[in-house]
Amino acid sequence: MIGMPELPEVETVRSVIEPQVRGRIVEEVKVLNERVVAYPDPETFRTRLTGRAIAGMDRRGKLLSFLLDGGDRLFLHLRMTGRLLAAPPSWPGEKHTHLILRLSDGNELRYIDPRRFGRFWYIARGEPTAITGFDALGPEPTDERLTAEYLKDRLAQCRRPIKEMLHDQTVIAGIGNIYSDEILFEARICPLRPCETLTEAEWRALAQTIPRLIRFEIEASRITPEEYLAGQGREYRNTPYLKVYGHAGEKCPRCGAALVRATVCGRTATWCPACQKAPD
DNA sequence: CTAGCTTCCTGATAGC
DNA sequence: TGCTATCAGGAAGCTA
Repeated sequence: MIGMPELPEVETVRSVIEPQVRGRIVEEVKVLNERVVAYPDPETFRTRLTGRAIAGMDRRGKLLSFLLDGGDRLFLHLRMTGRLLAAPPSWPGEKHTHLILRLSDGNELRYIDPRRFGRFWYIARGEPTAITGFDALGPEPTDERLTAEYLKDRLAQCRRPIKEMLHDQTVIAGIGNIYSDEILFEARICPLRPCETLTEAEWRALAQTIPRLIRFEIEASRITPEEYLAGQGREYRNTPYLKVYGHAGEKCPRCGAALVRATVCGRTATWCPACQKAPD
């Protein structure tokens, strides 16, 4: 199944939703499923959020944040199947709608999430960010600090497979299983390779590929709010450009060999055995 | 510190 | 056709 939101998709959601919430006041907070509120307790969450004005939206890795008046912030992680939709109240309701914000323009901001892995956090100004790992998040893929030297410093002593380390949000923020496959394909590195075996040239290839690929995906998945709403907030993902993820058994777009699939540290990896040579 | 496993959760799909 | 089993995965939490 394709559709997990990673950084480029979260950025699409941010850019589409932001103009639909900026300047609006949260007039009512309906918590339909308390499980999606991670912090603080649901009642405090509801009380604090009610009446706040939304000044804008931001993103850090895969985390969305709503900037509120007074410097408070509402964070949201979509995890696997979370969806945001800004729509009039007459818009058809959906199963698995867990949270609704009634906005001052008459529209609703709805949070829909079949698997309920996604979470909200309300962090008041000056309050420590009660999101596990937030302070330890690594640089954005497009951050100029993400250099070959940085990657080498962080990973060159590590025996674990490079694919797994690309998912480590303290190394780089925002990469998941889809784009780690795509990045490794572009950089011609087998996902099974222990980090300690990567060459100088391969670290450079990674440092070059990561920002280029993520930038491309962000740009390629630009979409209008109308298109987003027409697809129920679902049809915005950039699957036409994926070269290996979801294409196991098909031909490598570079050399024609059959793409292979295997489980690497509990995740499905897809790669080209000819272009991305396995370790001995 | 790392490695490896489990948990959460439902929809899509494969197999019979 | 209809049932059941398996798989999908981000991140936390646990054990050794």
